[in-house]
Amino acid sequence: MLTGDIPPNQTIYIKNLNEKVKKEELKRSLYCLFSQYGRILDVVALKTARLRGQAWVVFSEVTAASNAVRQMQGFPFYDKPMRIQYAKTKSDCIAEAEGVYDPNAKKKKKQEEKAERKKRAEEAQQSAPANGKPAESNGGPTSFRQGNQSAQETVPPNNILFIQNLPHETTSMMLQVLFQQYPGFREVRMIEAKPGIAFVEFEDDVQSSMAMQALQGFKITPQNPMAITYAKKKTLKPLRAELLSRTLHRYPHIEYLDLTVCPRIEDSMLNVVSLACKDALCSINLSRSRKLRLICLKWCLKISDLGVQLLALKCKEIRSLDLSYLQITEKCLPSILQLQHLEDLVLEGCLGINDDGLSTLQQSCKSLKTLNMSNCHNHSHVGLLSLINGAENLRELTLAYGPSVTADLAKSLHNFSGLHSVKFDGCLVKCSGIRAIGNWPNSLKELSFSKCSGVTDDSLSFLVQGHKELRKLDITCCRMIMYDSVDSITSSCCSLTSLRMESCSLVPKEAFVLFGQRCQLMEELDVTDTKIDDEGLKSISRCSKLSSLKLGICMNITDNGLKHIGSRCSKLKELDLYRSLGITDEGIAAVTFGCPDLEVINIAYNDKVTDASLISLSRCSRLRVLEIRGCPHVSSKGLSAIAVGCRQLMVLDIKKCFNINDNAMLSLAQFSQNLKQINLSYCSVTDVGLLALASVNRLQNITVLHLGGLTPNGLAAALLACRGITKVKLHASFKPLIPKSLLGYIEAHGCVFHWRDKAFQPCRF
DNA sequence: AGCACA
Repeated sequence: MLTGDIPPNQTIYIKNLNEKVKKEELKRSLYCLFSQYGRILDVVALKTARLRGQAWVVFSEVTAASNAVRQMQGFPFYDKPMRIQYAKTKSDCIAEAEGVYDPNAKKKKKQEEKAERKKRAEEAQQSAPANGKPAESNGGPTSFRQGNQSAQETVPPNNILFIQNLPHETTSMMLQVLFQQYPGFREVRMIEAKPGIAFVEFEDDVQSSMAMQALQGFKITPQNPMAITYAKKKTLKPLRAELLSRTLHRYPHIEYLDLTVCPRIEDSMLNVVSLACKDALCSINLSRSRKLRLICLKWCLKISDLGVQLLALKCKEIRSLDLSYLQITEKCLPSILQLQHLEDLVLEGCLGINDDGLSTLQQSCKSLKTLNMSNCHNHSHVGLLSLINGAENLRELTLAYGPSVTADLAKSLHNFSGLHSVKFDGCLVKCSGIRAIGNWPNSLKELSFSKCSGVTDDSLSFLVQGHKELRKLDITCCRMIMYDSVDSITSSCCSLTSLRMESCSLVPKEAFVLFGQRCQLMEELDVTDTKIDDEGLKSISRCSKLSSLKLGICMNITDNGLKHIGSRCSKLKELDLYRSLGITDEGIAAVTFGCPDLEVINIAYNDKVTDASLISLSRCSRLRVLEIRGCPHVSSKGLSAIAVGCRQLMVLDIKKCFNINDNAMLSLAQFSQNLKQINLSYCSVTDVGLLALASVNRLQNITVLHLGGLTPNGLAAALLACRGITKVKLHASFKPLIPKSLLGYIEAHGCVFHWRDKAFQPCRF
C-alpha cells in the first residue's frame, strides 16, 4: 500500500522534494498545489541536514489529505516526483487547536528521540511509494472559487489567461505548479516590472477555460484571491490575410494589426478588418501594400489631414477612397486630387470642407468618375466647382442633404457632358434649379429627388423633357406632384426602368395607367402609399420585365389587380403588399402561380390572409424573405408548408402571428437550414420551439420580445445552443433573470444583446 | 533516505 502502515492523518508527509528550492518558495508552491484538495492550515518545511527535501502539509480534514496522498502521488514537482504519505504524528497546530498541545512535554520527548535515533539509525524503514499519475482536474478547490466574474464578461475565450491580484512575491514557478495540473498547459509569463499579474498560456481555449474554472479565486495568500480572465489579444501579426475573415471576429480587442508579412493584401481583406475590429483598432501596418486600390476610412475619426496625405503619398494606386465623416479640411485635398487613378471619392459629412478651402485648390483630377459630397453643408456650388474642376470623366455626383439645388448649382454642372447620375436626396429644391437641370445638354440616366421639398409638377415636367434617356428616377415623397408629372415622365422617358414614387399621394389613380402604356421596360416600380388601383395594376402588368413591385399601403388595389400582375409579370422577384388591406388569399395565389421566381414578399398586417396564402407561397422555391408580421389568421400549418417548400428562406418576420406555435418552429428546424434572421415577438412559441430553432446552423439574428411561453431558462438553453448567433433582441425584463456569467459567455462568442423595454401591445385585431 | 513544527 502506498501509505505503508501509517494510519490516515490530516497532515501529509512529502519527500523527494527538490532541495534547491528556497524554503519560502517551496512552502508557497506546496500550498498552491495542494489547496485543490481542501483548506490548508499549515505547511512546514525545514532546510536542516536531516529535514531538507521533505515537507508537511496540514489539511483541515483527513479526507482532503487522503485525496492528496492518492492523487498527487508521483506528481513531478520542480522536476522530481513527489513521494507522499500520511504524517506519522499529529501536527502541532492541530494539537494546539484541540487543546492538547504541551510544548514542555514535547521538548522532553524530542531529546529522548534524538538519543534513540543514533541507535536506530539503520533500522529506519520507509516503504517506497509507488508511481502515480498527476491529478486530473476532478474536483477543484470549490470553496476558493470567488473570482471576479464581471471582468471576463466580454472578453472572448483565449488560450492565454490573464491572472490578476497575485501577491507580489509570486514566482512563475509557483504559478506553473498551480496551472500545470491542467491539461494543455504551456507556460507562465510574468513581467518583472509589473508584479501582481501574469499570463498563463494553454494549447487552446478549451483547456485554458478548464484551468480558469478550477482556479478562479484561488488564494495564494488569504488576502489574494486570484482573478482570472481570458487575456485580451492586443496585437496580431497574421501570416495569411485571407484567413482573417474567419478568425478576426474572435479578437475584438485588437489594437494593432500588423499586415507587413502578408504578401497580398487586397481591399476586401481590409473591409473584413474594419468590420471585425470596430472600436479597439488603433493602428494598422500595411507597409508591404502599396497597391491598395480601395480604401475606406469612413468614421475613422482620429484620422485627419496628415494621415490622408500620407496615405495618398504612399498608395498611388488608389482607385476608390472613402473619407466620410473625417475631420479633414482642404489641406489634404491637393494630395488626393493628385492621385492619378482616383475614380471614386466619398467626402460624405466632411464638414471641415468649405468654400474657402476649396477655392485654393489648384489641382484637377481627370480620372475622377464619382463624387459623393452628401451631408456636406459648408460649401456652395462655387467650392464644388473648384473640386471637380477638370474632372472631365465625372459620371456620378451625389449631393444629398447638402446645399439647395439652385439655378447656380445646376448651371455650374452644365458642361459636365459625361454626367450620368445626379442625386439630390433630401435637398431643398428651387424650381429654377430644376429647370436649369432640364437645360443640360446631355441626358442623365439616373436622377434622384427623393425626399426633396420644392419639386413641383411644372418644374419636374420641364426637367424630364430634357432628359429623355433617363433610366432611373426617384421622386419618393415629392408630395406636390400630380398627374402632369407622371404624364411628362412617361411620355418623355420611355426607357425608364426604375421609378420610385412612394408617398406621391396627390397623383390620381388615372395616372398609373400611363406606365403600362408608355414605359414597358420598367423593372422596378415603387408606388407605396399612392392611389394606384386595379386598373393601374392591369396596365403595369404589360411591363413584362417587372422584377420589383412595391404596393404597400395601397388601399385601392384588390385581388383582381394582383391577378393581372400574376398573369403577365413572370419575372417578378420582389412584391411588397404591406398593409394593402384589399388583398386576400386569392390574389396571393394568383401571384405565386404566375411569378414562380418570387424571392421577397411582404404581406404584413393583412387580416384577410390565411394559411392558404402561405401554402400557395410554398410553391416559390426561391423565396428568401417572408414578412407576415401581424397576420392574425396564419398558423403553424401554413408556415410549416413554407418551411418544406422554401428551402432558401433566410429572413422571416412572424411578429404578432399569434397562431404560430412550436410546431412551426419544429418544421423550420427540420427544413429551413438557410434561415439567418427571425422575428418571433408575440407568437405562441415556447422554450421548446426556440430550442428547436437553435439547431438551424445559420441562424444569426433573433428577436424574441413578449413571448408568453418563454422562460429565462428556456431562453438561456436556446441561446447556448445557437452557435452562430450574433444578434439577439430581448425584453429588458429578462436581463436580471439570466445569469450574468452566461450572458458573458454568449457575448464572448460574438453575440450582441439588444435589450428593449417596450411595453406589451395588446392585439390590434 | 530522511517524520517536524525557527
